[in-house]
Amino acid sequence: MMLDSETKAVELPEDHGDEIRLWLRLLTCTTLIEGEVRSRLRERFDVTLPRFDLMAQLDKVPDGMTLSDVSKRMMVSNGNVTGLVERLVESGHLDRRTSDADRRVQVIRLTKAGRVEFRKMAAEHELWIADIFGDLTPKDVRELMRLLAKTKASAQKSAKARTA
Amino acid sequence: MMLDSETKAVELPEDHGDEIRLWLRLLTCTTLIEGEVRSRLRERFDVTLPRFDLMAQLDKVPDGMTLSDVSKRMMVSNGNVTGLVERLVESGHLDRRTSDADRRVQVIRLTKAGRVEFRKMAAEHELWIADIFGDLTPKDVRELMRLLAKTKASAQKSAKARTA
DNA sequence: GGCAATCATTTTATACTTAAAGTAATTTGG
DNA sequence: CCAAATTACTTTAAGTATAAAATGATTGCC
Repeated sequence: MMLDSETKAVELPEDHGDEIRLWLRLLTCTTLIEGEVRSRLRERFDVTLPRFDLMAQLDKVPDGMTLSDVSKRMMVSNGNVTGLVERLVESGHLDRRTSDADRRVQVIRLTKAGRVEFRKMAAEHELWIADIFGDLTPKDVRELMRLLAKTKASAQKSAKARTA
Repeated sequence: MMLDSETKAVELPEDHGDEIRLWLRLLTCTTLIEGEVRSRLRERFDVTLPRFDLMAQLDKVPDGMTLSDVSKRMMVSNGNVTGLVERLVESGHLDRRTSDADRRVQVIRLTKAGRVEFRKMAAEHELWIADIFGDLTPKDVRELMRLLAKTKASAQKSAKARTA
């Protein structure tokens, strides 16, 4: 007959409490660490996290990237990047020029001064992160990396299914 | 002589690449999921994530909480809560009254309508989260919970050490 | 060649967020 | 009891963030 198992799916909602708790814990961890990094950046270098993040993207490449690239990598909106870049050009950290090949495109790079300053911040930042994760064993770190990779893939799949 | 091991700590910086990569992955996962939840909340209920989160805090208690309580639980600033509550009272989701015992204190609660609406949103939200984490096995979930608890403790210890 | 579609970026409107300073109420130590 | 410290909240200024519409440039296709 299969009546029970057939009706179960529609009539008895499953309990997803574990997943909800997992999500909240993930969010708590990130918020906690992000807040800590934000405080230290402000305290030590008087810089905001978004600016640091943007400079970090640019430090990875020697010849600069387009605003769209930055936007995708940082997973933020285009308009957001426009404003951030504006202020960083203003303060002399970034250099921006229109592409020769395509005049819609703006290529931004770290200025020499910007790169020097970023490197200084990044070196300390690395120590902070090491300290924040200091109680995890190398095995913990590996295991977390693996599980978060799986989580990321699962979330991307779910997002893709919705958009499709 | 111990010269090598003595100088090592100061002269040779350790490599913390693994921790940095772990942090970036953690951040990516959270941003991805947060963005997905944000999109769905807007699409489906035309509500923002902060509003949903605030209502979620209030749904847990029958008799309301103070703004400070909410601020602590949500890990956001006081001023932030002030503005959020203002808009939610405006829209009829929240009820706010000054405490009899202490006139500095504002107690906020979900209105009946607010609670009904929140419960509806929460029910769908639970399904979204379940779907987003859908590819994780129960064992994965348990293991992640354990490792994130350890991460949280480590981060809190580090933050406390800085502030102290 | 020219027009439609696409693409990169900017603009706009609104909302969220923080840090820091300010206001008002309560508690505490003398 | 009263001044000082603390507490709860609000306000302010600056910055961050999104979605959606607008602008300007390029590409594809007939």
